[in-house]
Amino acid sequence: MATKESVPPAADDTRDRLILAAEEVFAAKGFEAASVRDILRRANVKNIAAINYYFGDKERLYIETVKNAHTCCNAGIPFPDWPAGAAPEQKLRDFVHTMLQRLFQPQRPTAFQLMLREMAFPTKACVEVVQEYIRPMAAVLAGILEELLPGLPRQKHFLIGFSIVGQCLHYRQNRAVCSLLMGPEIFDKLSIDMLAEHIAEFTLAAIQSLSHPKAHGRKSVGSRSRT
Amino acid sequence: MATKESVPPAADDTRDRLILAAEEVFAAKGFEAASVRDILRRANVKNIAAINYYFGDKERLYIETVKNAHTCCNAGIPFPDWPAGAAPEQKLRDFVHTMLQRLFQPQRPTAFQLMLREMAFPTKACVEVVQEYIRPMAAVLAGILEELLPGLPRQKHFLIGFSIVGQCLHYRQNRAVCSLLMGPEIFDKLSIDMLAEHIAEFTLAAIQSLSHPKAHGRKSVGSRSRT
DNA sequence: CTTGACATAAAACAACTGTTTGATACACTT
DNA sequence: AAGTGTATCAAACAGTTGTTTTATGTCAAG
Repeated sequence: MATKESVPPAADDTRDRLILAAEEVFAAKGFEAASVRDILRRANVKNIAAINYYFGDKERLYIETVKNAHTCCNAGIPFPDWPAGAAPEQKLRDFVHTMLQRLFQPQRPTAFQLMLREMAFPTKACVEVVQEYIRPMAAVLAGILEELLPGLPRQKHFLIGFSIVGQCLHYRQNRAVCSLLMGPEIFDKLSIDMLAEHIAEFTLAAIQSLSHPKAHGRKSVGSRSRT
Repeated sequence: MATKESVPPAADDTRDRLILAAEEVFAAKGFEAASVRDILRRANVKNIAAINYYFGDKERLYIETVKNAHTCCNAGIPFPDWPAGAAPEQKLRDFVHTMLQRLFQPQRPTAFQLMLREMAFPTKACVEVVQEYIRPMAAVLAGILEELLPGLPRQKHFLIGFSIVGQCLHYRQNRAVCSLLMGPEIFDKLSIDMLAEHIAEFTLAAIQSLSHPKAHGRKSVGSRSRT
């Protein structure tokens, strides 16, 4: 009985609404704990069969949702396009700052949390997240490290890279623990700028020392080694 | 009609079996996605009402399981009890090595994974995990840092501490991502000793530079700041 | 108008969710 | 011997799970 006004249901309008709603629910509760009826409700879709109609089943919806999420995240906060001769130290500072911004001020928080969940508890969709979202960031960082420490073996670059992103991710992935340890009133006062400065200076200090290898103590050995 | 042989069901034998089985299931699937019937099955308990009988409800079982898990983890891999005059640099190396061992060779893997899950997606039980398991480790690390960098403000000690454990945790919490980035054949070759050496030397290099503040580049400013 | 494709809708599916109930067995004290 | 408290068990509770089925509507092409 609808008049002409009732627009032709905008093609995959409901399909898109489903993906957006699924992003929220999957990000909050994970794949298994999320329920399709909850997703349908949040998408204002009355048709209980809609998910199976558009995506086949719940898992295919999840994968589509993750794919959509990381393309969104990528567009959000780009790295600066440094001028040709930019100092690699400053590039590293900017990298850390950008990374922390992506972690703490993502333009689509639920999309980002979904990716974090995929990193911590990987499913089939994890490979795509790494390929589309993580690897480009890793390439940028690898370039900066190559400038800072030219000629270092590839594996060492990976280790240093992990040291950097590990420092950044910790505040996000173990947010609750950090807050409980420091006390919430102190933790909440930490700003992105403050964290970025600490991590960048900490890292640059390490890199500087490593690039002038002037033995600052006995190496390794690991005292009470067991393998 | 059972003969005398059938031992009196060993008091809370089934109760203990339930907690162990719950540890497995909760660690693997999380609280919501885990099902009590699955737990009962793995515990070889036919009584469907057993969980409600012993623990009241599923959530109380979960909390008991987490409590049990971190007491188990604590006993596992202790820190060395350093002699009085031990060098703080070596203490830090040992700390990192012990931490990585706890991460990658826990004596009760499922118990440990349950705690990792609690850190990443905290529930009511997280506070206890921090209090019983995390805080003691943080105290050890804080003591070492106080020796290495005496007189530094408390907050700075926290930041450096987070930089250290962040590096360690990254390999565990984002294991899949690391493996995909490096390539599994390389990632799997990484040993605890190798990682511990890298992280300890990286950190000591940073600390050494920070303790001799001889300005190694302009500070902070963050190029294209947006708050 | 008819045909066929697309989209929505409601009802029903069997399987599973956490929890409760009532009955039964056993070991203990009175 | 009777009673008490503890433990097990099977059955059933009401509700939710993902998915399928059937029916109804809307649209453009033949």
